[in-house]
Amino acid sequence: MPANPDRDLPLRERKKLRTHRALVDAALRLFLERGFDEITLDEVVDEVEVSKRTFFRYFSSKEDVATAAETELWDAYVAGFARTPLDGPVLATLRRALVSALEGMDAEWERRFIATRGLIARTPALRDHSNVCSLRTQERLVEQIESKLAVDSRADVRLRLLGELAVGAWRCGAKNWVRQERHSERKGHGARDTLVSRVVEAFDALPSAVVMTPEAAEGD
Amino acid sequence: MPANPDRDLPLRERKKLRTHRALVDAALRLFLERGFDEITLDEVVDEVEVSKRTFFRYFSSKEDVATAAETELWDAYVAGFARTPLDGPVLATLRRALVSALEGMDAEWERRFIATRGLIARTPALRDHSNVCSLRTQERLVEQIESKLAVDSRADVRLRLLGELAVGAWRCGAKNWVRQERHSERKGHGARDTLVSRVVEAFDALPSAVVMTPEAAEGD
DNA sequence: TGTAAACTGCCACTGAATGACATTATTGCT
DNA sequence: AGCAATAATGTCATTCAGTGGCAGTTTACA
Repeated sequence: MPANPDRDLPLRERKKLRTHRALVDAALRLFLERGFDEITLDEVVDEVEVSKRTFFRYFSSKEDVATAAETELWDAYVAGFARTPLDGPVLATLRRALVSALEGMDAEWERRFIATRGLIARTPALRDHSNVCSLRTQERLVEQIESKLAVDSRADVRLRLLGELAVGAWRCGAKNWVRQERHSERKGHGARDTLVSRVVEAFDALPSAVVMTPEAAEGD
Repeated sequence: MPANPDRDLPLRERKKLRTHRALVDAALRLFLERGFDEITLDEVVDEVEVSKRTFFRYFSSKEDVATAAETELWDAYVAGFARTPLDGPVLATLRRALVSALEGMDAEWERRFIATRGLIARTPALRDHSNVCSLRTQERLVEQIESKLAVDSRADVRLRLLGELAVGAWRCGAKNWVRQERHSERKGHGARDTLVSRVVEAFDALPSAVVMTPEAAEGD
């Protein structure tokens, strides 16, 4: 349990991080045990011994707490991309930053993330929420691209398309990864590597997808 | 008021279409007058003189009724694409089918659609819902591509990428169209043409976006 | 005409989500 | 160390989207 926040933080901040973490963990555990739709927020907050009002001070919705692991990844991605200068193909930079974010997350996150994606895959409301969050991330990336290039995405639609391409590649790669994991007994070690591979594969397939014809389709 | 459904339909079907239409129209009118979040479903159903229980037999959510015009477009797109044989670049077929769907919708739909997009643009919950619907449409397109090509999208990630590219282009083009319309006094005639142009522009920019470098960015 | 199926409405209820305001805990300064 | 200010939390009432169960009404068909 990595509840050892930065000792330099004031007590208030430390307590907030603890509560946030406790809510995320309790929620994920309960949702995994009995299903997202079968657990009420009252049950979650009872576990952590906080009020529901407090819950909503930390999370904007029930779906938010359930998909916290993904949010952490998006935050890392956007922060990493912000720190990366643009040189060479923009899409390659977007790809590199995403891979870097994925590889930089710790092992505890990985366990939570894998469990979260499984939960998302079998819960329609969470699938929708996950998609919404990915699109919001696109928007943040586009804003950064606009800023880095000093160009408005209305003037050049390619800037907005880059957001679609990057996060779209993630959606495709992650989707295929989940579907593959569902058929695999290897639920632990190596799953992240496989996810990275699938995402990279999707990025790399973009140029070909753009010009693909029916004859180019591989038989199954 | 195009409430003249097919005379060949049984009375039951005709009444259902009428109720569906009435709910869509009342909801959109009220939402536009006072804002999506300010109108309750009780107000909407009172206008149409049906029960809320009936409302939920027609629509799965409040957001659903608000974005009906978009749903109609997606349905037309998917149906049109289903009827279109794949030849030449797949993306070009996807593009053609979308343009064809857009141009095939009638003038009454166009008015509703423009109003709906304006409402979506200023309502966060509807923006999210609209995005979710577009992603669901992607899924339907991918399923059709899989079927047409007799290939599983897990075996070839490009199939899923094609869905992202097509509907992603829509999102980019439509987004820029809405932002442009917001600054334009021409709210009526010609708006659809402009939307088509922006969407086509986005499709056409995909090959360039994939390889774009910072030096290739246009100044504003 | 009568019956079955489809459709609608009533009603109670649930649970996510919110606003107002009181209470408690922490911080920073003297 | 004490205190005032600030931040965080909890209580409580409420709203409203959404659902299930079941009775009543309408339509279709033999």
